[in-house]
Amino acid sequence: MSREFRRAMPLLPISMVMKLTELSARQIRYYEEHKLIEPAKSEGNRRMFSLDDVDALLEIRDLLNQGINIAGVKKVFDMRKKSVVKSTNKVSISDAELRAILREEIQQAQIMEKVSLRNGDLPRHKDEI
Amino acid sequence: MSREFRRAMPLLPISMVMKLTELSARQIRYYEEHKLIEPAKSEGNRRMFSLDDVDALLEIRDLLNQGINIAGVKKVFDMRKKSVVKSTNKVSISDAELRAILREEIQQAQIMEKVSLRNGDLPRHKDEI
DNA sequence: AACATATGTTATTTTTCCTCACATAACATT
DNA sequence: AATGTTATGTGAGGAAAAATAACATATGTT
Repeated sequence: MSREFRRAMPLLPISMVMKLTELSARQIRYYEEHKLIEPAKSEGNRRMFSLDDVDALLEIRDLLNQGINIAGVKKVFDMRKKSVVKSTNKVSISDAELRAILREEIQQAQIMEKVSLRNGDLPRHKDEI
Repeated sequence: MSREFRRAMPLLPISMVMKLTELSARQIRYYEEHKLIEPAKSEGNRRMFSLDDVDALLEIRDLLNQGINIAGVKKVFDMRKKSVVKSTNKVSISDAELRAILREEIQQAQIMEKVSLRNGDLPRHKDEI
């Protein structure tokens, strides 16, 4: 399982995210409402957050603290998403790499089925976990 | 924050651990009762599991599936713990490393305070996260 | 002044998790 | 064969966490 995938896996309940980010539940839900994050939902409709979500929230917090508003944060995120796509598009990969990736995707699918959430979210940026 | 610490940080609710390990809540609590794992507890008395806990549970599952009983699993774990201690004892570290470790410990303490759980658990073995 | 933004607060309902107790299949022991 | 042990299932009852929704509000904007 790739590190990126692990970081994108929805695992944490909102209570943990609150502690890790020092944000209130209200804030976290508000940011979601404005599409800055898109946490997965459990069968029972509970939000489940990935480590990527936590990263995003920490960054949202910082940007807001810098006086940037929600719209600004969204812009920043959208720009990053685009640039990631652009930079990713260029790389060509070897056959072996491709096979490795496929193997991972398959495993991902299996785990995702087990974890069975209504929607995940895409990796945003990768630091250390 | 060190990888080991991150893996030892209690983050996941039992529902997620159930899905990741394919164990029932009953099984997970039973293994805890027998001291094979020691998940942290939230203020509200909910079990919170670390990635290390998940690793341990996966291994418990495998060992049990191999016909080994709980006592046997415990033995295996205890043996490993001892050998880890032994191998760790020998290494001597540089000043810089020591300072880096201390810095991390401090950050750990801060986060731990935020996460404020009644008890964590020690890293057991470290694979990839 | 009126409006918008970001967040707090509170009420209500639903979901998740806890403990405890009892049940039981598969093995082991007497 | 009867009894005990181990590992797990199941269900009741209760507590905690989280959801939605509505109203409140400080600060900044037009």
